[in-house]
Amino acid sequence: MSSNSKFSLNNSSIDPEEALIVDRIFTAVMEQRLAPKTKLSEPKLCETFGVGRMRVRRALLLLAAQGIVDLQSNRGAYVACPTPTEAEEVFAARELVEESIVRKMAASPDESKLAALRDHVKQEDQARVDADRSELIRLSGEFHVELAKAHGNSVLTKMLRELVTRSSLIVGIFGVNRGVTCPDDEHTRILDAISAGDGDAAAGLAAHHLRHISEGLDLSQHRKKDDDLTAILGSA
Amino acid sequence: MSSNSKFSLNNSSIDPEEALIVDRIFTAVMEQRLAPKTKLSEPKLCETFGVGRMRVRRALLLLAAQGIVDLQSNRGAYVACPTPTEAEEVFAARELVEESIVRKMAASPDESKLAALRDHVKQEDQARVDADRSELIRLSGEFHVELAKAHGNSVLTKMLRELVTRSSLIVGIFGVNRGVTCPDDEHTRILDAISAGDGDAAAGLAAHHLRHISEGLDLSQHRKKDDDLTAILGSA
DNA sequence: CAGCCTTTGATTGTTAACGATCAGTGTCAA
DNA sequence: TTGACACTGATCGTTAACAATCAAAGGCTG
Repeated sequence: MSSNSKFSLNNSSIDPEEALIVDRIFTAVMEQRLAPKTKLSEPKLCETFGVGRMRVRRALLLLAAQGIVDLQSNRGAYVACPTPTEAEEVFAARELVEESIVRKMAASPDESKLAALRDHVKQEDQARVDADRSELIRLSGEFHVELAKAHGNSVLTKMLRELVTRSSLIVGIFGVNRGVTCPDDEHTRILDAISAGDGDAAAGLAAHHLRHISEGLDLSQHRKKDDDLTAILGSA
Repeated sequence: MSSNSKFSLNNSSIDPEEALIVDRIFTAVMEQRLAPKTKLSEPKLCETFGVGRMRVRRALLLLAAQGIVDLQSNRGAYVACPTPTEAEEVFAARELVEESIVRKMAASPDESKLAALRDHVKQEDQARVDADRSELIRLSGEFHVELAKAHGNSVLTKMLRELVTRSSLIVGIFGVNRGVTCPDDEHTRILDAISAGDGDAAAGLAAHHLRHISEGLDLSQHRKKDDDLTAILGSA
């Protein structure tokens, strides 16, 4: 049911096995099952995915290029641990991009696509009542990506996916009460504003929504974890 | 004098040699000295940069992740050839991002940073009178990156750099009169609007500027080239 | 007992050789 | 003459072994 994300890296058709590894780690980070500072040792990943070292190595390089993984020379790969500054920049970038996206969407509302988004929100609600933490976190983040996808610009979509994933990392580090991901019905209200063609309201709600998340962060404490690994990446 | 760009890939310190290769190809594409569809064969790049095959390979992968290079299985690496759809998306994304950036900058103008940008425009003028085509193209594109840098968000800056470079590719393919890159004084007018604190005007000028470029494209004809190579990447 | 040094084990980075695939060329037959 | 087929050369993808580096454990000395 999960991971329909189909991580296509450009038109350039990267090897499917490689894309799979990247996607696995990607979603694992998105679902906050891979905590920052977690070591991603090559041998472990090799046996986890049953592939050669080269594939793992290239996947890690791709993840590093997206800021998801931190490659330290002669020391291995670790899940990235964004700095407070980086955290602010990511959320500022999201605010800037998402505000404009929803405003443009409100300028010419497409009801069919909005229906799909409402469906997505329903899945979120379902995960909420099921108390499926991972699923809820993933869906909450993916909503914003789906928003960009509905806007129809794949370049922007890719950018936003990167930003959203990094946000998951940030919330994982600095979040005080990580249980509350996207508070209740804010997503629905954004969709309503778009549907009503009220661009300013939609933009305001989107900005407020992001501020609501970023203000729930305490940019001082860190936490680290380096457990399990092979069990984490096995699911989905 | 050129290539002060210091292509730092995240905080994650990638090998300097590798970054150098990426940066070389990056700027070569930006200056439109590497045409789309140009083959980047591994042996050629190896002897050009005097490094092993692995470095070249990783550099190509990084470039592919940014949409600059197209990796075709068992066929080699080529400078990417964006489709018309991709071209529209890139310019739409730029419009969305740059509009917001200049608007925010106008909200709280920083004269010292604006002075640096005016200095940059002066360099453009100098290159224009010198008829230094490559330098002018590079500076014209880099102006937009500097704009993002002046805004102070490194995440956005990195994104915009990617978009600007892709724009160079697009103009290289679809541009009818490639000589005219950024028409005359539009950059200055944007800076003036920011300095005056007129956000709407600045955003409008930025959008107009980008539309001016994208409307100068003919999204039907293609051209290809596969010449020299080792001479192109030697400079800078 | 504490601190420093050495050693050891594991993990990463690099290189080289091998196998697979593709584009171009030449030949043969219709 | 033209089309298809096989061959060849080169390039790419992969694997495996080697070298370099680092972190932790253990022992030595003050």
